[in-house]
Amino acid sequence: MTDLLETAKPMRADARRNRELILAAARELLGSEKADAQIDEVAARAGVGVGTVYRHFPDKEALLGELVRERFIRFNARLQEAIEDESAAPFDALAGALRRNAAESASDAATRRALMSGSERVFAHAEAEKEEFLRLAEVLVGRAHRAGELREDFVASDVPMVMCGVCSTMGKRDAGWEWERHLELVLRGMRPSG
Amino acid sequence: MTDLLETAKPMRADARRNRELILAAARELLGSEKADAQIDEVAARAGVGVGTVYRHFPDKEALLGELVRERFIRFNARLQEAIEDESAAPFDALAGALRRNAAESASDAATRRALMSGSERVFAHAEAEKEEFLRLAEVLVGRAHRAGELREDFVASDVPMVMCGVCSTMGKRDAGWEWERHLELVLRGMRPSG
DNA sequence: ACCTGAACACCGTTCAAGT
DNA sequence: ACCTGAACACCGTTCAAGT
Repeated sequence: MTDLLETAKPMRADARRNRELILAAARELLGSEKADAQIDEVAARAGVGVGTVYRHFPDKEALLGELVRERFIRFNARLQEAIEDESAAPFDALAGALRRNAAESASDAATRRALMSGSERVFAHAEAEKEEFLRLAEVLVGRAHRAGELREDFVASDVPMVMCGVCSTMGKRDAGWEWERHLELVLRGMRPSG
Repeated sequence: MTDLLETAKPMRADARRNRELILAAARELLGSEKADAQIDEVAARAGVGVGTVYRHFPDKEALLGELVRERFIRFNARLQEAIEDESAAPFDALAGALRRNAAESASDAATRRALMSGSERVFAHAEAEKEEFLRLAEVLVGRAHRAGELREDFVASDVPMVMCGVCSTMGKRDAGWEWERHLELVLRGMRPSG
């Protein structure tokens, strides 16, 4: 587990620690039950004053945006690994990365909610990482196409689209919604129609 | 377009009219741009006082819940039509209903947001309609299974699951997300793997 | 340089007065 | 019976004072 954040100017040690505590508190609180936790609660759980939360994140959406950004950094790492894995067939490399990314999303309800909020303001924080995601997806999709292993009309931007679809159905096991099956069904649909 | 609401006790004409005005205002405001419109704005657009909104809907989630409930009533009508259509092959009947329901959802951003909110409180308002949806889906899924036209592991509760997935990706054409293609891909994935 | 938390502003909700 | 909108409560955000 390496550092996710490369900040331009190094923060004072206590500030850096507070920042991490705030993000951890947000992930825990927003993840379990309390989808609508207040900033005051996040601050309390992190053991800092509200003002400190606002010093690190200009508003609530910036805080959620950082969760999304860090998630994309991890998504991209999985895609990069798939690109570097020479042993797998192109489609399997792509499918494997999607399975791993889905599994990670499944265990991070807070970020999923932030992703699903659909707020442009939240996503704006992760713009660069989103673009990088598309670049990486392009490589994997291109390879699968050249190998004839992917539906012809499937494009790189369909990768985040179908992943968004699968993530939107996570956390509803009590309704019989099994995202693993959902994902497999989508992967099956991605194969060539021949 | 018949009446969607069968209220037990008929309302006074002005109250009934206000109720419809409020729902229409909510659909318009919450649909376009303003996902976070206040109740005051909804009331203003409907031409009533805030108190009137709260007289008809105990809280904001009840208002959103009613949008969801009405949407499910329409969903169910499409499924019922598919059940009664003897001319189509079982899978095509199911697929046709899903295409029509998706198209209707696509043009109702307000309800989609309410559906996606994932709030249990919002969904509680449409419990009966959700159960009816599952009963109808069961019929169509059962027929398609018996005709050998559906993936063996596909179950009735997968219908709302995949529809939720497709709906979660609507309204993002600027990112290249085409829900029609998403739906076709999912429908393709639903076919038997043989 | 960063932290704190009381104070402020905004929006969901209530309720006393009106028709 | 139903409607109105000022008043209240809650939570996101600010900022003066502290370390």
